[in-house]
Amino acid sequence: MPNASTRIVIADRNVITRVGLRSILERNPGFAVIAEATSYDAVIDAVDEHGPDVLIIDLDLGDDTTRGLKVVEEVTERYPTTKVLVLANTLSEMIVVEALRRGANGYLCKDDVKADELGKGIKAIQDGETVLGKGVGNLVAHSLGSSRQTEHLTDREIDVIKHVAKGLSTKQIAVAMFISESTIKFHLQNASRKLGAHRRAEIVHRASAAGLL
Amino acid sequence: MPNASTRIVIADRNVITRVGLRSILERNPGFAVIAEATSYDAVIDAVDEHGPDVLIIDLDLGDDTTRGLKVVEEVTERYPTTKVLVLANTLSEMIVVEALRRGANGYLCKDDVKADELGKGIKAIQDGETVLGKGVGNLVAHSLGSSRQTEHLTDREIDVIKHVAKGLSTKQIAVAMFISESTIKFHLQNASRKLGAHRRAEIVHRASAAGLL
DNA sequence: TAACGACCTAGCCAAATGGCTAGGTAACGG
DNA sequence: CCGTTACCTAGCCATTTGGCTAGGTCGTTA
Repeated sequence: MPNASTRIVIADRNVITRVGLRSILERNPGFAVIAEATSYDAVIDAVDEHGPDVLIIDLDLGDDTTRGLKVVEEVTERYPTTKVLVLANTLSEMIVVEALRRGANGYLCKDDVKADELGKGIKAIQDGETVLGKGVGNLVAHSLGSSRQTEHLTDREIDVIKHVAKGLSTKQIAVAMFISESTIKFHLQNASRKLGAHRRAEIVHRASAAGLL
Repeated sequence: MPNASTRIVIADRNVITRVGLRSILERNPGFAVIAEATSYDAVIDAVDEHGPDVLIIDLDLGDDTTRGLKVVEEVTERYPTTKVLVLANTLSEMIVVEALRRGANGYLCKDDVKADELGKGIKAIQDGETVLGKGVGNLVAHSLGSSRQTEHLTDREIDVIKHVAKGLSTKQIAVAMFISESTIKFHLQNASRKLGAHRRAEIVHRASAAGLL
């Protein structure tokens, strides 16, 4: 068969989304959904087993939020012929930039995407284009224009922010994490700078919007 | 026809979810999806026009987050025979309790629901049961057990919290909202009490988790 | 080896916040 | 008319925070 179907793997923890995606994609005979995955490990397994043309993935597949980015990186590194299309629930500058930096070929937002855009996007990606959904492009442009480049938070910083989000004071966090108050303040200062925030409340909001908590 | 199909209206801004839901439901010939809506107004119109047996609704259909609850209230008041099943993206004690208080017959979480649970849930709802998804039940129980009953935030309080989330100080918010600093602090004190929070960062986190921002 | 990043600690001070009491108005429903 | 709710304002004071400078270790990488 000279023009075989595009072989697609879907990774999303949500059944409804998986069924919906499959249903939309399979209206076009050029697309074949050959596997579904609902966890980070399953994604790797599925890609290893099927070596799909396209991986459509929701980065949020479990509790460990940053794991999704690592999976994108691993797939694009080990399988250069597999294109990765990120299908996100929410739009966060940091996540978008990180995903693209790690080799994602497209980034669409579930709530914004229209049915026909999915098929077009996949074809465009296979032609080597990078597909950015409505709003995503602006976000990236903004990120490039901004003097502050997107630095990603360290694990430790995220830990501290999680405690802050729970309403703990510096002192309480220090006790909970077995380190000094100074260190808590140090991590928060760094997180503030990286996120462009000036108050704890804003740090929490941005981290929350970025899906880091 | 003695045992006609259950007539269902789906309200969700996300195409993928709508297609997925329709696809899952229509595997069972007893269910017929007769309309889809993607905005609050469209939900009311669709219910007015079709008077469905069941309305499956995602409360988050637009920028005005609390509008979803009002829609539930309106539908259950005006059409007592129409059952309402809320299908949420996230799980928030306040939203769950408020939705049930306003007449919702069920509350499921998209990420947790399994394909077969949807059909079972709808049938149960039609039998007069109240269907609560995995985790939702515990949340409600917790809410009942808690001395603090779930009070909902006023519009003004949410306004203030949104400014806090942007990292503004009390003084800056006062200027932005044309009211005194005292009033800002007053609203935040009330919001703290209602949310059970003790720090601005926690207020923002809870409000954010509740989808209020 | 040197440089780097992530991590940890200390102290300072002005500013912001949390928690409190104690008032006020306007609108709405019983 | 009265109670309730949302909304607005004022002041007090202890605590927390933001923003800063100035150090340190450890492991990896160039």
